[in-house]
Amino acid sequence: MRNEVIRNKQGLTEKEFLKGYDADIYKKPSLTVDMLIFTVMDEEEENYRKLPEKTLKILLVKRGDHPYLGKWALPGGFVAVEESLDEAAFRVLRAETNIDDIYMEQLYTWGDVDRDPRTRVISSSYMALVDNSSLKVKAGNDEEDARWFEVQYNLLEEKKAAAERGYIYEQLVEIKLRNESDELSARIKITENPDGSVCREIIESEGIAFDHGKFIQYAIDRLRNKIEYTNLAFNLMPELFTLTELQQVYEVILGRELLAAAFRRKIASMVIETNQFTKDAGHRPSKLFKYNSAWRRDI
Amino acid sequence: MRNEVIRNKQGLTEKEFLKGYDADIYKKPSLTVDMLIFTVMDEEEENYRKLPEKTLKILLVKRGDHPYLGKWALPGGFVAVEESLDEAAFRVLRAETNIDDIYMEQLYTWGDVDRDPRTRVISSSYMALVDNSSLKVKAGNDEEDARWFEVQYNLLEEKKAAAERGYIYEQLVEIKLRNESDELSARIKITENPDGSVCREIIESEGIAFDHGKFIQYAIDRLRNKIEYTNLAFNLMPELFTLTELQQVYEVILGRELLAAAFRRKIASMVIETNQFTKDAGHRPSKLFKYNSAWRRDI
DNA sequence: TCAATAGTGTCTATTAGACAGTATACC
DNA sequence: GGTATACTGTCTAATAGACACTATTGA
Repeated sequence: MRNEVIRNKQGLTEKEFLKGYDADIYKKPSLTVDMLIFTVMDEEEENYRKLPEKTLKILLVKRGDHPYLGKWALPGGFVAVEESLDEAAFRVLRAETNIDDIYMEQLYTWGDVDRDPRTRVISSSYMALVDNSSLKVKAGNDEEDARWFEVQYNLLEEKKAAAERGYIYEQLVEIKLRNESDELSARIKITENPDGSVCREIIESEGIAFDHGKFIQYAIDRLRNKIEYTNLAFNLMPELFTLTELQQVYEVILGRELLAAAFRRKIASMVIETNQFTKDAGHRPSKLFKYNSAWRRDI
Repeated sequence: MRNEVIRNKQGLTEKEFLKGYDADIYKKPSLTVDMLIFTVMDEEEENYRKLPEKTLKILLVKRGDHPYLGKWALPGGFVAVEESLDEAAFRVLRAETNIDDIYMEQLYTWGDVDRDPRTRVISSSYMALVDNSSLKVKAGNDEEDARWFEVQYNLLEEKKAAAERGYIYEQLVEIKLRNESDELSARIKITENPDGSVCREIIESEGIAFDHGKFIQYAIDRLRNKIEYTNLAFNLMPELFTLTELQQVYEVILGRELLAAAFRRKIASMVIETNQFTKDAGHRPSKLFKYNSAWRRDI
């Protein structure tokens, strides 16, 4: 519908205008994507009767160059001019994992002026959820050291303070990331203003590069929120699973215990029972379920 | 905690590395912010007894140059290197409105390669909510023609189709934007994949510049979602309001009628009654309420 | 046998939806 | 008085939380 013969104030047609357009007269920020790749893994359990505990893991990459040399960062990369933002995210994801059909979602775009000491860099964060059983992280690709870290989310402090037109709510959250060899942490202050808008600020960061601690806190917030009303959790599950395993995944993301009876009622319509069972469990076997792909939240 | 004496593989310290860093060796996309400024206004009502209807409005700007010359676009601007993303959004917002303390929230960053015919432009969209009574849109600033458009959101079609691993849900949504003089529209196809990820695609766009139709559809989605569990609606209300007015705001955003009794129960804890009443209404006066600034959703 | 998990039944409290019914100014 | 809105009471259905109780395996 755009009419090519319309002329602007300089008397140019659109064709002429576009030909003369110079995108580089102003200095531009650089743009990156950073991936938050989550999975859930079983921890070793020595007692043959007990079920293994599940933990939430995130994939981090050890920085091999300045800045933050030796610190751990989210896998990421610069966005090229010939690829879309989503394509850039997929490219980064493929560089780290061997799977193609991975759940991916854009989270937030971080634009503080000083967030990267090299130059002005704005970063769009994406979250990916992968099923650990079908996953193989590409080890040592382009000399990178990629490792899974156990994620812990601790609410350290909650504050409510009177302000001009209402109350300001502040949370101090600690993110702990653990490995066999490393323990990283970040403290993030989350401020909720009277109008409902939210700000995040890094108070302290140990071993985590850039402002990536904020990214992780934000992602967990989103995970916790979306798991309640979407099928998101099933992206972390294998083809067949027990309801207890599914409940454990919910619990490890939400950071609290759930009651089995209520949980089973709630997710009943999202799963289909098979006639297979777990074996050699040291206790009563458990029925295996699969995702009910026809499920959809009612609106 | 970053140690300046660590050297990278080229033997450079961080200082030396940063000195030699050239951010411009690769071509970069440009970055803009686009603002979705919403308000709710009363429509004229000739019957003295009847309450005026409320409508959701969005502020658009008539493009004065190529591309999309003469079409209507969201107010926006390029992000400069010395300002943060939020600062850029505030700058754009201040250019259009006279208010300082406006609710603003980042929505989504749009990164399709061909979304701007000038050059590669990635756009972060922000939503702002303003109370119509305290608002004055800056008219004719830098020769811009800024106007309010009534927003309508119509679900035209819903489809569920079997796919490889589950079902694909498709929605066809029509956005209609109306003015005394103009009527614009866009059709957006929203695809929800089996894993829960969502894609948006513009099918048709009449009078709306760029891919801004998608931005508007996304923003309304977010509005509808967040109004259910946050205090967001009160950013659209004046200091004092009746519960019927508040309900009308909820209805115009949600696009459906609500039952008064249930609505009042639901928002009871979010408001404080005053001892003032409406007057000259042609019917029973209504008690005026104000926002309960101590309200917070329980977690 | 028993440790540990699997799975169900049911009571209670809370909340959303529906709708009838009463109240009240202003023309 | 009549119109249009303001506001409340209550029945019902659906849902979440709590918890007790039964079931079942492998060592």
